[in-house]
This record gives sequence, structure tokens and C-alpha cells, in this order.
Amino acid sequence: MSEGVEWAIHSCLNLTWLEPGEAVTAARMAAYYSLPAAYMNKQLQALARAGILTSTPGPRGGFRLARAPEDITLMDVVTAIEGPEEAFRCEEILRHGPGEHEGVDYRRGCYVSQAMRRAELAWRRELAGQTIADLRDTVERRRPSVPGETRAWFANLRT
Amino acid sequence: MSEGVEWAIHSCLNLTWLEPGEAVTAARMAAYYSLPAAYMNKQLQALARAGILTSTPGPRGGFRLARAPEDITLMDVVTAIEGPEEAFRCEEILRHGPGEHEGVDYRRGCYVSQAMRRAELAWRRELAGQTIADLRDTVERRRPSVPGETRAWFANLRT
DNA sequence: GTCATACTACTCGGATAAGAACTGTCCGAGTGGGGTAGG
DNA sequence: CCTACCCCACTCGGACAGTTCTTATCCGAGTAGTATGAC
Repeated sequence: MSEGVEWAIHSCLNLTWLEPGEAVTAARMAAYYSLPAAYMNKQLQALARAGILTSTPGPRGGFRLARAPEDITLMDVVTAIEGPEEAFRCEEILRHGPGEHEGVDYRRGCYVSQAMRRAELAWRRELAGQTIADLRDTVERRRPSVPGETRAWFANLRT
Repeated sequence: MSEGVEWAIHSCLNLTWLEPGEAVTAARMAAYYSLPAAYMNKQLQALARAGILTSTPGPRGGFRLARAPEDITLMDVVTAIEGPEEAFRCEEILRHGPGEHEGVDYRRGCYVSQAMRRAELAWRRELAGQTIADLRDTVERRRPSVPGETRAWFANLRT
């Protein structure tokens, strides 16, 4: 899985602690974790294309959450970065084997494909059941100082 | 995910329908699905290294199942091909962020990592709950002619 | 003092390289079987 | 006829290229704010 997923989730989480309507540039988001700024920009662009963030160019511009954290699931973020296609993609090798294959959709009929899809659905269901708001609440409960520190860092420091 | 996973599962399934102790060469396994023989050989080697298949060189050699289909889970096969590391690998970017990080294991402490791990465990649990024997039984129940046809193909035909 | 205007600095966005991983290919080490020569 | 030996064909196993995807970088289009000059 792409490393950008980790960056994206942490970034979305950090954005929940900023003042509503406040935009943060990709460069500062990257500096927070000492990551390459241009590549972070690329990941945030993917989130913007997916409708998770909104971007505004120019001075005082940057990225901010496009909707409430309660409406952003981890599945949304993963799909935005990794793409919509599933990890196990059935190439229908049965079609090139012996036997008749006219008009058969092995993506649905092949039992191997079904078994793999079942596992992948369990993964997706678990991701879809967790929202950015859930993560935010967990952190606020277990690490109460983090929200204030994060907000202060983005408000004051430059490096 | 690597395409070889699909090849590996189908190949293990086909091996369950052969005479006990009968070995099949990588070339014939590949020919069954019109796949590149050398690359199929590579995948079967990975299964042999993982202890799922046993290989015997020389004439009359080839691959055969190393243990009962009931004892081979889809998780075993996927791990043999893809490797043991998990799909989402926490790079601990929190370590490079502000705050103290001495002696903290963010792979366990980071809540983002925990959430992703939870989803991955659901995936692995689903895969570990399905064995090659389960697949074999399903096919035998829904496509009763397949086992005989497969055995016949490997016993007779060359191409 | 007020307003319009031009300029500058800043940000995203997409186009462009470098690196790694997956995919595909090739040849050598080792083995088993069959042919052959001798008893 | 039986047996021992040698040769050969066959198979796995690992080492070697080609291609695609991920990672990383750079520069241009567009915007907001500001300074400046005219009225």
C-alpha cells in the first residue's frame, strides 16, 4: 500500500484541530512531519480531487477539510490515495484454461475470486466503519494535550 | 497485490485433484492457463519455500502439495507470495513530528496505525478462515465435472 | 484623504525525472531412467 | 539372461533483463494583498 495513505490520514486528523475555515499550506503540513513538501502537495491534491479537502490558491491559501470529520471514513481516504480498484484483481485466468467460457463472468463465478473478495470486503467494511471524527475523539480522550499543541504549532511556528 | 496470488491459489486447487503423490511440472501447470512457464515456476518456488508445496527435481519430478488441503489456508498462500509484512506499514511519521518520542513505539501507540491494523486483521482473519479444502469442496459441489476433467487434462494432454 | 491600478509574493496544479517493485526470461546443478556392454 | 555402469534428457533453482508503478521534484497559471500614484 502506498505510503501516502499514512500521510493523508494524519493530515486530515491534524486539520480537525484547526480553526474552522482556516487553510494550511502543503508546505507546512509536510514540515510538521519533516516530509518532502512537493510530494505531500501531491497527496493533498488527491484528497482534494476526491472531495475530502478543498483547496484555495494564492496567499492565505491552502487546504482545509471539505466536510465534517464525521463524514470522512478511512475508506474514503484510502480510496482517494490508492484508487478505487480492489487489491486482488481477478484476471480471470480460468478463461484461458480448458473448458467452455462463452459469456461467463469469472469475476463473479470463480470461487477463488469470491473468497478473495470476501476478505477484501471485510477489510473495506472495517475501514468504512471508522471516521476521522472517531480518531479525533480517541486522541482527545487519550492525549488531551495534542489538539492544543497541534493548533499552536500551526498557528505560531514556521519550521 | 501481486498477480501471482491468483496463479498460486488456482494451482494449489488443481493439485488437490491429482493422484496422491503425483508430481506436476511447472511447465504443465502454466500450460493449463496459458501462462509463462518460467514465471509460474518462480511462483511455485515461493510456495515450496513456504512449505506449502514440495518439489522434486529430475525426470518424473515436479511439485505436489506438502500437506493436506485442510491445513493450507488462503492466508498461507498469500503470505508465501506477497511476503509476511502487512500492507499498511506504519512508518512512524509521528516520530519526526513535534513532541517527545524517546522510547515510544508508534507502531503500537499511534491510533492511526491501530485503526489500519484493525482493518488488516479483519482481512487476515477472513483469509485464514478459508482453506484450500473449502474451495475444493465448493467446486466439487457446484461444478461436479471439474475434478475429473482437471485430472484427465493433467494425465493425458500435453498442451 | 480616497480610489484605482499595477506589482509582487505566494499557493496550488499538473507535467516531468529517479527509483523500486513486479513481471518475465534464461541457463546451470542435480537427478532419475534407459541404453549398452560385460559377465 | 542378468547386472552394473554410463550417458542423456528432464526438472528445479537461482541469477539476469524489461516494464510498470511508486516516489520525488520542478516550474507555470492564477490569486490576494500591498504599495504607489493620480485625483
